[in-house]
Amino acid sequence: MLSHKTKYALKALLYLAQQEEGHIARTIEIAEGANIPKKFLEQILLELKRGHFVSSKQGKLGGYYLIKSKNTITLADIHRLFDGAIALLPCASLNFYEPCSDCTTESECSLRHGLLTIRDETLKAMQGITIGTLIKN
Amino acid sequence: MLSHKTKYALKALLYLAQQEEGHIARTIEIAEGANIPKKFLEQILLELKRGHFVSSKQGKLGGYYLIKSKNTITLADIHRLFDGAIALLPCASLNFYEPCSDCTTESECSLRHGLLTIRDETLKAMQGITIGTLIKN
DNA sequence: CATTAACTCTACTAATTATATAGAATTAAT
DNA sequence: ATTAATTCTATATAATTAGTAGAGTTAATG
Repeated sequence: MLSHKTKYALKALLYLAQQEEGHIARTIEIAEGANIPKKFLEQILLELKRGHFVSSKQGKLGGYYLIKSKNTITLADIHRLFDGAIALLPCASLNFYEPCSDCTTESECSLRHGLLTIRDETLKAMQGITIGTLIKN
Repeated sequence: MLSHKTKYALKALLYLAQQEEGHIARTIEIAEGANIPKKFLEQILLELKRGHFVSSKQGKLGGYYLIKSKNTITLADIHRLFDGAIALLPCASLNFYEPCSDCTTESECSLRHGLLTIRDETLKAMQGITIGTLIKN
């Protein structure tokens, strides 16, 4: 399941992607438009900024705006930024790999191979969903 | 990601599936064989029993054994028993459906449609992995 | 029928993570 | 100087996860 943070991030990106070109949206505007707690959204927008999905203008008349095309921001990207690995175990992860502490005695984790399959399929599906496709439906 | 509980459940089932026909495995035996904290495993085995994946024999010489074919126990089944929904949001779930509290104002949740696609693909993949296929690799 | 060794059940604890909230600092427009 | 926005760090609270404790129940065995 997605954390609220990831869900809110997606909704914030959807909001931004639906504004007209050049519009700078204030946090409070996004919060009210997408029904997200404002102070929580502040943190989320900062993380989206550090992740290079949005940028901001400071000071009065400041706010946030997309800096990537809505068709290139995938569900996989946002999941990884906020919820981390897409794989079901760290040992099956591409971007967040860690060996299992409880599998060292076996030659290899008995679950890993099957979970690699799942990861590949899920990742492919998640890379097929973008902010753009979410808006279209 | 899978919780430890789900991971341990899978490892316990793998252990049981690899015993010879008719063998009854004690909790301590499974715990040591699969490197799972024993008291935690007790709870997990009880849940697997309530889920009708295993059965038990009580008293001295008692223990646990599989009551479903290893090829019919899927990753999706075990995920649902311990970690719940496979979908990324409750509103996109088949078995754990709940409406989103923060989407009531919109005609429908803007994320739901895309997440239904993900759920379908992930579910199909997870139904393709069984205890049997995990043993084979 | 007492002993032993197993599962069963409920409650509890500890640690971690998720979900925020508070408030001061910084930035920039007017 | 004022106003209104982002930025940053710390804190608070709640929920979940992970694991432990211990008493109760069941059944084999001598």
